Amino acid sequence: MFTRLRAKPDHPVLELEVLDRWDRDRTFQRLRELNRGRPKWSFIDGPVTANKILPVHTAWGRTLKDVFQRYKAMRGFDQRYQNGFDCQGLWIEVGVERELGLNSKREIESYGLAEFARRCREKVIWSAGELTRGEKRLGQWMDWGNDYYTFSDTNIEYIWRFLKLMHERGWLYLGNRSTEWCPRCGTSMSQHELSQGDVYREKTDPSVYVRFPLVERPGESLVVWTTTPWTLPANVAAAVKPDAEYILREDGAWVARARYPTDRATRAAPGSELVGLTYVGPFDHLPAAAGIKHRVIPWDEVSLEEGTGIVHIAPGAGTEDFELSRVHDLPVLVPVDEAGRFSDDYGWLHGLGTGESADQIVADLGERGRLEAAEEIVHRYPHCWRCQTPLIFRVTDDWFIAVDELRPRLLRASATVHWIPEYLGKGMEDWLRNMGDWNISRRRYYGLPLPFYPCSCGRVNVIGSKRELEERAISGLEQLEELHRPWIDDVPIRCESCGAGVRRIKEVGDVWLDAGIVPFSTLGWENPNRIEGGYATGASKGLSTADLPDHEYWEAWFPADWVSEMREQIRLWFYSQLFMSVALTDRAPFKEVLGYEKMLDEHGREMHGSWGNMIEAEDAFARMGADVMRWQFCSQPPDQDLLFGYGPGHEIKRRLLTFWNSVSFFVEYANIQGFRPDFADLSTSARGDLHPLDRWLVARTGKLVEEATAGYEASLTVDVIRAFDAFVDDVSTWYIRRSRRRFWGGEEAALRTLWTAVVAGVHVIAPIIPFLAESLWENLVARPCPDAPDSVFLAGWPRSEPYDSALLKEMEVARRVVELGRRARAEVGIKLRQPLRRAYVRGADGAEPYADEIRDELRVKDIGFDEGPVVRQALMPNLPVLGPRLGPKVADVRAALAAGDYEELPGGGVRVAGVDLDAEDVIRGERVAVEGWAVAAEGPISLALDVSLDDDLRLEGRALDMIRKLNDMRKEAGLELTDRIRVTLPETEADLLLHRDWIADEVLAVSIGTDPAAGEPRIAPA
RNA sequence: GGGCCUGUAGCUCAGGCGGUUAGAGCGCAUCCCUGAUAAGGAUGAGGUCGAUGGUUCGAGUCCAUCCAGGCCCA
Repeated sequence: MFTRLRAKPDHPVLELEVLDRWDRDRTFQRLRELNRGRPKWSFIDGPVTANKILPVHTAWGRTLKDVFQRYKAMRGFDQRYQNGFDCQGLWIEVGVERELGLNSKREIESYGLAEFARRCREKVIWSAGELTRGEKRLGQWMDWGNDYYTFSDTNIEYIWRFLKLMHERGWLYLGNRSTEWCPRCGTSMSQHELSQGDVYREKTDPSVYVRFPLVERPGESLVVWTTTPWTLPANVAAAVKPDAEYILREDGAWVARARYPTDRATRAAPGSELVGLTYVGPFDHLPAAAGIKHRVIPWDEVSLEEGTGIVHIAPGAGTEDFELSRVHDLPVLVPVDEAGRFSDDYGWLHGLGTGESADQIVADLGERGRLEAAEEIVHRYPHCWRCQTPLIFRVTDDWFIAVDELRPRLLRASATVHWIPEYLGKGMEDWLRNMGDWNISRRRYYGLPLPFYPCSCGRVNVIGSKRELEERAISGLEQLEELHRPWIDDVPIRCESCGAGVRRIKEVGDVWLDAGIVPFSTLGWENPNRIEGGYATGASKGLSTADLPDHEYWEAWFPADWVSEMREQIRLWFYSQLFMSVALTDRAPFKEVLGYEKMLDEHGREMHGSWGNMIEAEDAFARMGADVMRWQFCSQPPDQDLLFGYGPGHEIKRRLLTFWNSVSFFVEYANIQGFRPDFADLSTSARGDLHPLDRWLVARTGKLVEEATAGYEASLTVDVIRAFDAFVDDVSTWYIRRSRRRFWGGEEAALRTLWTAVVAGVHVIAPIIPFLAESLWENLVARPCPDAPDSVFLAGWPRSEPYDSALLKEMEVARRVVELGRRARAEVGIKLRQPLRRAYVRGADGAEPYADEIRDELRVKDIGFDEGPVVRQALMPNLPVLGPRLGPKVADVRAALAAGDYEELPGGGVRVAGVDLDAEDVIRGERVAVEGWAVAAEGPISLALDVSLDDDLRLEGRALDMIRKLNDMRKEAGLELTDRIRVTLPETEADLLLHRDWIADEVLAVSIGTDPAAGEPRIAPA
């Protein structure tokens, strides 16, 4: 017996049951054991930042990873299933800082770095637990507990080794450049951070015009424009556009003509004439600027769209300014410290912030007669994504890895990767060609400690491992609980050149080093021996039991066959992995990449907590269920944004319900009949005496398996979903609809065929909706078949067998005929319950074997193929043949054929528009049409329906009406499908007794009688 | 400014290699079915395929330019 299905699946309840069963039956462990030692499929999980609970957009990525791991496991591949967490960096610090109510680096430092680090670790542990809980609920199968944590000493050591190698190759250097800087956070912003949506927002700033008096030309001055007065004390130069025209106004001010076209000029000169002049700086009296020689420099990029056409240059406070300082060898004044406050060589400005200094600077310039004008401006300006503080530009010392030598090799490696969608490869190529040296240092606390120990002797010591640190340490090892600040900062080492004691730089590393090293650190690259628990080191002690494998293992699992992350990882994880991998091995770390776009809400808007349209994974699990979420993720073409929400979820539920109902239908009749499935039927070709519809379903199922398999192989779940959807539609609206009667009769072949079909459906969709699939597998296969695997995931993958595609095509035509018949009936308004005498069909090639189906479906007594009067012969040119042959003449031929202006030739050809055509040059669209009949036609197929009624037909129609009415009454009376009844008809319906047996059969009546007293039909249990 | 992607029905999207009347789901309208029934199904309305030009016998499809939106880089 199969378990009867409830009216609708309750996804959350069903899913929790399946999770329990997987747990109890150790299904995943057994799957891994089954595949152990078989061919490998290597997947590497990109670490999820452990600072949050599971968000739905992360659930998208986790789903795709799970789907393909499940699919590959069903195909028998051995896999690693290692999950990873990203545990360091600003993202982690942000949350902790907020929770602790800290608001600056100074506050963090006074809070205490050791305690801060412990809090960060706690945050990671909390988040790792939450994420794992959510991902398990999502159905993800991972080797939970053997996770990698990027803050483990092991991971850190691998990065150290990498950095040491970079140093040995001479690619590591301490450089400086100007970056966007948050004075509150005290660190620079990466390009990635700046590209977030709400970074640029409106801000009101001073708009100041300042005079720079020219030394060589008394009475004349340059006028520059700025919205950041705080940068003026750092001014060293003024830039003009050499080929632009400048004018000297009557008031002695030089400006660009284009900016002041109507001003009266006493002189005009090209910008090039001004180049080389020197001027008095705005704050030469302050110590910092003393002795600076201010020059006019040429710059083609000077804008004539705003300002004065003369640009104030402060290389310590602007990116382009800084670049210019390199070209023109200008001094670099960095006016403010990490917190954005003026340093002490700026005199009275000392200690002032960039914002609060503005008014005083403007006032001071005014008093000294240097101010041309001071206004206000509202413009878009970058702000810190986390604290909304306006960003400033600041030149800082940062550590870089030079990329130029590596660039061609990176491009070569990227070209070996199969990128899905293809444009990801272009994106990577574009990025690789344009990116600058990798800035790897961050002035923060809870991150990878950069192992750089620059000595005053000039030697930069780079430590490559914890052991090396221990060997060279002078002191402090006893307090080194893990490789993090503050502990690591208290381990000075001896310089390898001069023997002096040196301390580590304070900076930590870019988080993308942490993630990029993963293909090496987790697979044991160059690790001589396996180390038990080797990943449970440092901060991850006690969190993971993962071993550190040996080099042989790395050889076996590197590179990854497949990785998948969202598209922005091109510049992040895909990049850092590629970079490190090419640097270490000259190979790409992955063979195939599946990327995907953004998640938006169901109306296409960004999801924001404050907009109320954010969906929490937890809510989604409870309200729509994990299967529905997974389906939604998987039905998305990866090159388009995903519009996620409960609305689409509802639609998916209804589609799943169609499949559910099909299974339910099967279960009802299988139980009535006592049908016992044979597991062997799933792997052998169909047996027994098959009805044409059964043979069709067998072929249709073969097509499903082929299409779904192709979808998975192409990493395109959307293709799998489309194939499954179409299959479900065919099974439900054609096979079951057409075969109902055979199920009522308990036909074994029908039950068996439908069983194999729905089981195949369950089988191929299992990776996408594992819960529903597993639950149905248990009901349909595992319980009734003693020799079957107890989980669909232990059942391997269905074989793709050749199927009868000609049969599928024929049935397609038959269904088109039915469609035409329905259209014809609808047009004349004769309902399907009224039987009709006859139909003629023409042009339905291959449909004749299915005449019975068509007749039943259209409720006609008789059907004739290629019979009946032909009203006209519409001839169409066979364009693919005639086009190339006739050229422009084809238009004439087409018109003449359409007009019926042609002459038949012997042999089936025609003469038209002066050309003789062979039979195969034209397509004959013959149409049947009989006077007084209903007709419908589409393409080459046409149908005519005899709509005349006689008494016999009318009586049959009434009998059908009665059958329907009686069955309605059965339903209302709450009878089971097998209950028998007695029927009493009113005397007025006595003529229906002519069809007594038929009606009795249809309504399961043991007797049908009439009663003069009955005004309405009555039924009673037999 | 450069690069990538997208533009097809009210909405979300399909439309190998150019080929005759451009499809699906949802929504809408009308209806059918009533032994999957708090389900199921059919029919219909709705589209100058972003615009223009070109190649071609023939363009949603190929090419060029432009417009709009998104993303990335500068």
